Amino acid sequence: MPANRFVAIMTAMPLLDRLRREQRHLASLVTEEDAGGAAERIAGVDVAYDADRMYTAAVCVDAITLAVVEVAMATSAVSFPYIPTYLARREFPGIEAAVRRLSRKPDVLMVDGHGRLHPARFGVACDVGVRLDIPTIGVAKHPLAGRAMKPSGGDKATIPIALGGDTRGYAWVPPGAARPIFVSIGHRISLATALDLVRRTTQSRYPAPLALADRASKEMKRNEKREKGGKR
DNA sequence: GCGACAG
DNA sequence: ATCTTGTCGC
Repeated sequence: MPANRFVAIMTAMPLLDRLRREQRHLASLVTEEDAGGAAERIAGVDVAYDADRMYTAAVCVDAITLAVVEVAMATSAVSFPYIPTYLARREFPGIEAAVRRLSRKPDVLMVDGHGRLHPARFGVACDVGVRLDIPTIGVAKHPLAGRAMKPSGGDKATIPIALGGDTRGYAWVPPGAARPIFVSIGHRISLATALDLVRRTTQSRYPAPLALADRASKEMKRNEKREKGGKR
């Protein structure tokens, strides 16, 4: 069955109607203002999958040197399928577990996925930010919603993305990169600060906290698979 | 109304 | 996201 057909069926379910209403409600609780004070510790969280198991890694780095400060991980069972615009329903449990294991809350958390650049203005980054009450930034590799505008300043690498009449995010092409990454507000941060922090922590194509979390989650998956194989 | 759709 | 060979380019 084609994925889009599956989505069509799921979209008609009462459960998703309820989840959509919940998203719209929680979206009204998102704060688009900076908490105040420069971020000293920035963390990134990402998830890797192996069938019905999910491996989540949260990596905290020093905002200036980008040196790793702490790594926390969590493994759990997948409890919801991937359905576009409902990503949080699938990833939140693992993300919460990993982030709570950090000995100290990061000043800002980068989440792999969109924030306000979402149909209900409540992507996974907003979901994580509101539920855990921490500043978050949404960073995605592919677009989901919104329309690309013309670069405003002289910066051709930063394209504003409009959604519902407002600039809700940016498509930014990192130096040397061929494709852009999409940045939007998650919670308790301004769009300007979100973009600034992403720029300042990006070395290659993705912000260091997320690049490290991606590597750590995949590494954890490999190790667990090797252990399983060894027990057989 | 139709199509597209983060990870 | 994950699967997965060959192939292009530094």
